[in-house]
Amino acid sequence: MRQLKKRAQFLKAARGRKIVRRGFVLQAVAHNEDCDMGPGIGYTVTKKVGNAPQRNRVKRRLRALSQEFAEKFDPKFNYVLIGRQEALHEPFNELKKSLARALGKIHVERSAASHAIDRKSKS
RNA sequence: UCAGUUGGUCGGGCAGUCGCUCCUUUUAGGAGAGGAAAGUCCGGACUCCAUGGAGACACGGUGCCGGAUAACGUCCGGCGAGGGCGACCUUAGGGAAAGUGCCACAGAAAGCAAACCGCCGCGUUUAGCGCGGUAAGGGUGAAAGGGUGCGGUAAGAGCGCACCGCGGAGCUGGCAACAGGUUCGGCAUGGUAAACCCCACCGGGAGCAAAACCAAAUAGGGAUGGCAUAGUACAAGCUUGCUUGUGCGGAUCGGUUUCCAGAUCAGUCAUCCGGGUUGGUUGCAUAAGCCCUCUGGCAACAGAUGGCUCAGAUGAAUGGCUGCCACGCAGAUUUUUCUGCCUUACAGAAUCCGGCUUAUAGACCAACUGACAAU
Repeated sequence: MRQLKKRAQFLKAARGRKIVRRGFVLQAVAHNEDCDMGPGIGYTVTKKVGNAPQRNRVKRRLRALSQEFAEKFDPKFNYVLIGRQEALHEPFNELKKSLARALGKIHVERSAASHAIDRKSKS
């Protein structure tokens, strides 16, 4: 898995599909980069969540969460996980269930999204 | 036992499993957030800016004395003043007879004193008025020109005396701030310097996104305008009027300026157009380092022997989950036990140190003080 590091990559992912869950927001968008490195994942935790230790904790829980679902991510896509305040105290099993459902849903809608991008590029 | 003062320490532990960053001797092993990592308020190290030394001016900071320190507005030990029964605490604490300003309201008067009421004397002759003396009393105020007492006086007053305060001189103790006697003066010097100011001391600016190097890419720019466009002597070379070198001279370089030393320069500045502003390495952790013991010092701290190596990320590692224990909180139960929650409060390194300030659930240790009880 790659980690997203450029601001442009985050801005691009924000224009893709979006699914809001209790602990986090999942964004996904197709990319034209090298697929050998696996899917790209970035994490965003804003100052709204809390002070520095709380933000660190949310980011670490999200990172551990995506580690559990490493094979469920599509190498042709870039993902961004946005942490919310509930991710601080939500039981980890609940977060796992939420991400499993969100991944299943976003993979269904993904095809439609990629069609939209195709249509855009054609026109 | 209760109440309190001061100083200090810690601020979850163990195990399993899956991961992250760095290092090494790479089937593996080791290390991996704090007392404040925070606020960015002071002081430094280091780097760059052509600056360095001396003087003057300006600006800013500090401000009892002595010491510690690389330095400090920090720390330690004293002194003075204030508070507390006490342990102890607080303290922006130089100069008000160098000068200027200010002291609202109230009050007669707020600083070369001053007479509203009152008191006393004299004159006039009668609910009083006029002239003079008087700061003891009343009243106002944050503050009324030393305080208390006795004498003195027409009434009063440092007018005189004693004590206290104040000031001068000198003595003793102390490195000093200062303290304690002695003697003289006879009250002169209201407060305010986090008002100007005076005095003493200190201070160049920007900051690791500093700065250096490597690689890639692009460029080695163009146009317009302003200001300069400089000279001179000597030497060498030849192309014989140019080039190079040296000296004198010129310009620029600190907050301003003078002097001395030094550096840079053949163009420079402004505007517009065009291009670029990416990645990596170093800086970057062996240091004003930490620990034990000893020595000197009341202490801050200094010195010595020995031992240790202790985060190094850069969309930024240092974690997720599970089990047990300890503590705390809540509920049920109400001697006990069970369940749940936080796995704890404040809070996350970003070049590195010394401080300050602010936040902090709770636990522990030591010394000391007061009260009560017992001996």
